[in-house]
Amino acid sequence: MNIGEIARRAGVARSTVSYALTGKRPVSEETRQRIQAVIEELNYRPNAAARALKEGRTRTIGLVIPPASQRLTDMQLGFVATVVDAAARADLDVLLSPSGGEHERSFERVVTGRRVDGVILMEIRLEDDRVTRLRQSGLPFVGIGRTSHPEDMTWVDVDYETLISQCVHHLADLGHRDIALVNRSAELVAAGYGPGHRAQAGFTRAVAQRDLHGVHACCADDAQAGLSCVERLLAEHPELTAIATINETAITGMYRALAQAGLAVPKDFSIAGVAARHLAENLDPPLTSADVPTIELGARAVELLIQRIADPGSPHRHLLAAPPISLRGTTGPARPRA
Amino acid sequence: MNIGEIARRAGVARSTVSYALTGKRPVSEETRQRIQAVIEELNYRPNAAARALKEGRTRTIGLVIPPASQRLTDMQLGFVATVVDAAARADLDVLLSPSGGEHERSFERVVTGRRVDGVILMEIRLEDDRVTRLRQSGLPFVGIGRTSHPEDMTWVDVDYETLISQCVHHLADLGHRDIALVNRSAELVAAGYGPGHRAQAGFTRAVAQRDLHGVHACCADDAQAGLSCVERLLAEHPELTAIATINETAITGMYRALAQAGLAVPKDFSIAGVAARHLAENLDPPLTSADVPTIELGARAVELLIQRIADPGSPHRHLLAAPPISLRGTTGPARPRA
DNA sequence: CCGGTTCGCCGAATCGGTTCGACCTAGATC
DNA sequence: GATCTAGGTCGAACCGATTCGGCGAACCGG
Repeated sequence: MNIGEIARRAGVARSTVSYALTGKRPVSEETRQRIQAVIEELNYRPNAAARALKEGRTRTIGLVIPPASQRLTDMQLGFVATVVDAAARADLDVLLSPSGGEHERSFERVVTGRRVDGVILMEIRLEDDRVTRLRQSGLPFVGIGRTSHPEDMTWVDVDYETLISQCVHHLADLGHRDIALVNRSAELVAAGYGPGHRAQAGFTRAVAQRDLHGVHACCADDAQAGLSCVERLLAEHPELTAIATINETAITGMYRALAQAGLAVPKDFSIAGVAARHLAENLDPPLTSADVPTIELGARAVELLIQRIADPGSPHRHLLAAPPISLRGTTGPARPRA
Repeated sequence: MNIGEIARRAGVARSTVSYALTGKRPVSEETRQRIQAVIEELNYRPNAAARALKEGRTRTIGLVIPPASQRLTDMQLGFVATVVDAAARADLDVLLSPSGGEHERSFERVVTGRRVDGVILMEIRLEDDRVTRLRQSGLPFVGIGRTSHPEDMTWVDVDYETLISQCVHHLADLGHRDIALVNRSAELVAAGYGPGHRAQAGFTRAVAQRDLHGVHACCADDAQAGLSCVERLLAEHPELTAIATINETAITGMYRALAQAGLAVPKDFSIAGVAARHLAENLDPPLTSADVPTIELGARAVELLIQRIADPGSPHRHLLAAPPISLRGTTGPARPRA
């Protein structure tokens, strides 16, 4: 069921079948139809490996995701879904590679075995050796996230620094003066996880600008951790009246801790954050948050990667998203705690 | 940077390099080291396409997921994560293909372009033409889920029928006599979505066995739908005191509807369901549910697929998981509603 | 000293496409 | 009527690996 078989049955040369399929040279209407008929009869489809070998490209992109062991956040899932979707729309397949931990081989295979034409890299650290490896391999890539030297790579990212800063300003406008930032896990931040550091920077900046009192806390990515984190914060800092957070996954736990402490949201305590819209809207009460446009960012990442593959020498482009804060049900005027 | 270049620099034939790498024929220790040195110096990795072409296999498996447009449930995500993980562990890459909707081409490419050695298919309908296509293509595949004729395919699945039946029996044991089943969306059920139908069958059976009064309701996969669905159920069936459900995504909305109706869980109203453990544990109160062992099922699916690829003629195997119900905080003795 | 193994390696064929040069024919141009 | 052009097709080379048959050298027993 290869191109030779088609050619034989249609009574033409293999090259003619190829041209009939690709249209790179004219083929008479009559011949084309004869070939087409045979192809449909045998349900023939060109062998992807053979084509990739000769053409030097695979029509496949790699998507490097965090390892499965650590649960993906709603936002990360949104990225994966839209990347797959956008790629399918462009007739590209997506090869998944869990990087980090024990799966080095997977990343290595994808990067170095010419299995893909380009890579989209998620969960980038400020210093990220995967970026280094990709760079020296010459494979086109786009980051969802960026390193500390973002100039010489192409990326899309969420402007956590600005967004957390805006959250703090919003809370300050409501009269809050003692605000905590609930960050992602301590390990992630220690490992140089970009959003964690940038959120902290934005928090520090805004707190200084408004002359507030800020508390920084790390929190693992699950509801249980959110609960105990906020319990601890409330105990150690009785003056707190508001939280800003980028930790989506822990939010339900944070809600629970506040409820258990007898604090009503937003009457007694306010929360503002950065989250996927879907998540924010489905919380109870719905979260006042900057809604990360995952769909747009994911699609844009694919688009940029396609451009990069087509013209690897083109200048690097960047997209920093800073969506406005959607006021929902979790922020209100400050009220001193009992 | 191909095998010829390595051969040249090492002063041997290309075939020798190949044998040194694969070990399929003996190569002297000295020659092997010389070759190895060149390989490491140039950071050479064999071209995946060329190898796939010659070997006739790609060392890649396809994972067919529901289209991104419909959000994946926690359980589905669990499957994706563990499949990717298990595949990576077996040195297999995973090609993602969103099927359904507008992405027919993606599925077609994966199935028919010999891009993968086998396929794992998720979200299977009772009658599923993707199964038909896979079957006639001769490509090995494993279902996570099964059709209405499950004998002649290999699959792993969750025994929704038994599990929902057990939920009902558990609720009946607690004295509940008026129970609703909250199913997945009406469209999904109408389209012949297996879990929906099997859950309904189990529900009907248990209700009959215990001589109960059962109400069946479909509900879209989001919190908002869960809220309005339960609101409606409470209004139309004031006698209800318990819900059994397989709709993970709608559960938070269901909680909210009960709370708004002034019904405390589990004091005034009980809920039992089938869900990913992670989700059940993180609800407030934690859900009494049969915890679907996604990790085991996903890993097993990969394992079965690998066997099937190795020996396509081997008999079909099946794994039907019926985990026990974990009693958490959402079921208690029946108490007639006001 | 000779026939038979074994070891280590080479050369060539092969997988299934794409692509380039060449050829033939028919119609247009002058 | 000779020359040119364009359309339509063919044959062969090529992409980068794997794999099979075979060949020379070393080694063995008789």
